[in-house]
Amino acid sequence: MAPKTRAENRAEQTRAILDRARAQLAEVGPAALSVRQIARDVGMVSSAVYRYFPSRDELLTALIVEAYDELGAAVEAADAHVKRRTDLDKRFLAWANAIRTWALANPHEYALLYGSPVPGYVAPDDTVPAASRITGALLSLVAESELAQHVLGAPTNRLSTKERTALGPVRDAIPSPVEDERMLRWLMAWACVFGHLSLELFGHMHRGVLDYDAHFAQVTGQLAADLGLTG
Amino acid sequence: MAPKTRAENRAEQTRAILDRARAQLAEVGPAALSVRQIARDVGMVSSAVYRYFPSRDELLTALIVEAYDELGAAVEAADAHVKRRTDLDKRFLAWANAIRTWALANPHEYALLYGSPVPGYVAPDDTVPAASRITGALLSLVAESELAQHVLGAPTNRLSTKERTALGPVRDAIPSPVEDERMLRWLMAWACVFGHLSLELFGHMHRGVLDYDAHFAQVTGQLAADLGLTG
DNA sequence: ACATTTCGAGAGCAGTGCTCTTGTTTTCGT
DNA sequence: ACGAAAACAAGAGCACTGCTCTCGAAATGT
Repeated sequence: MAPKTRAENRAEQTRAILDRARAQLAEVGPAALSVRQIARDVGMVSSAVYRYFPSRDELLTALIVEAYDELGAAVEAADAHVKRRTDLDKRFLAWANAIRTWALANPHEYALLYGSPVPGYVAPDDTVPAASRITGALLSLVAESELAQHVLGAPTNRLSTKERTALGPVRDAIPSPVEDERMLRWLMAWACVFGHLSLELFGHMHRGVLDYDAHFAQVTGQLAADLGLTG
Repeated sequence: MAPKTRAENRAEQTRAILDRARAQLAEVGPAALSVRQIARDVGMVSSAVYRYFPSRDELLTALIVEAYDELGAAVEAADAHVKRRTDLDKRFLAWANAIRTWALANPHEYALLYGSPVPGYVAPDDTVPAASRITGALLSLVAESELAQHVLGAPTNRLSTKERTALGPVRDAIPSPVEDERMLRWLMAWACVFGHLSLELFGHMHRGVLDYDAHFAQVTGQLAADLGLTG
C-alpha cells in the first residue's frame, strides 16, 4: 500500500471516471450518459465527480478527445502496416478501412465524433488537434500522391475561381503545392467515405444494400481509382 | 365559437403540440426538447400531453416523420421546377441543392434525420415511408438516366459478384433494370452529397474549406459529370 | 337519460445536473 | 516542524426531467 500522493490519487480517479464513462458510453450512448451513475459505479458520490470534471459536457468532450486519439492511433497504425510506402492505393484503403473497422467496433463513439453534436454546436475547443490526426493522415497521402505525379483516374472539371480560393486553408495544411483538381477529388473521397459510414451506421442503408462490407470495398476501390492511385 | 367536437379539439391540440415541439426543436435541438416545457407553452399540464403522445420518443418520431415529409416535399418541388425533364443534370443539382437548402434552414431537423439517432438505433418504424421520398426522388433520376442511355463520365470498375448481389434491394426499388456501374456511381453520389452535408453542418469542414456554397457546387457539378448527365 | 369513454388537472415518484456547506486530509510556506 | 492554505469526499438540497396514477368534469354513443 503505497501512501498515494495527492497527484497520483487524482490521476487514478480521473482515469477511473473516464474508463467507466467510456464503458457506459458504449452501453447506453452519449445521450443517456449519467454523471450520477458513473459516480456510483466508481464508488463515490456525484458531487465528487465535479472536482474532476466541471460539468457533464466537459466530461463528454474529454471522451471525444480520447475517442479521436484512439481512432487516430488506429489509422496511423493501419497506415504503418503498409510496407511499400509508395502503394498509395493500399494506404488509402488502409485509412478508410481503419476508420470503418473502428466505427463498427465503437458505434456510439463514432456517433459522438461524426454524428450530430449533442450539446448544440461545440465551439472550436481543445478537440480540434485530436480530430486533425485523422484528416492529417489523409492529407499526407494527398501530398505524396502529388509528389508521385499520379494522374487522376477520372476526368475532373476545372475549379471555379471561388472554389479555388475556398480551398485555401486545406491547401495551406499541406506543405507542398497540390493540383486543383486533385485536391477536389480527395475532398470528394473524404466526403464519400464519411458519408458512407454515417449512412451505414445510422441505418439509412438498411433497405437498399445488403452487404455493407462489399459495398464499402467497391466504393473505396473506385475512389482509389478516381484518384489515380491504382496501377 | 363553434362548439368544438371532440375529434376537432384533439386534432387542434395535436397540431399545437407538434407546432410548439418543432419550434422548440429548432431553438434548443432534439436533446434538450422537454415535454413539460412544450406543455407549458401550449397551456396545459404535462400529463395531458401524454394523452396525445405516449412518450417523448414517440413525439420525436412524429417530428422526424414531419421533417422527412417537409424535406421530401421540398425536394419534389425543386425537381418539378426543372422545366426540361430530360435535363437530368439540372434535376440532380436541384435535388442536391434542395436538400442542402433545407438542411441549412433547419439544421437541428437535419441532425435529427441524418445525424446520430438519439434514442439508440430506431428500429424500422413508421418513419421509413417518409424517408423514402428523398431517396425515391434520386432513384427516379437513376431510372431516367438509364433509359436515356447516358454514358458515365468517369471510368468505373466492374462490380464484384458480392457487390452485385449486395445491391439487389436498391435495384429492385427501380422498376427498370440499371447498369451495374451506373448504380454504383449513383450510390457514391448519394454518399458524397450526404457526407458533404454532414461534415459541413456538424463542423468538420470549419478548417479546410472557406466557402461551403462554392465547394458544394463544385462537388455536385463533378458528380453530375461523373454520372454522365452533362452535355 | 344513462353508462362509457375521453380528457385535463394535480400530486407524486424516481431520476437527473449541479451547487453549497461541512468536516477531514493532504500539501506547502516559513 | 508547525500552522495556514488548499484540495477533497460526503451529504443535503434545488430545480428540473419523463412518466404514472388518481380524480372529477365533460363529451359521446346508445
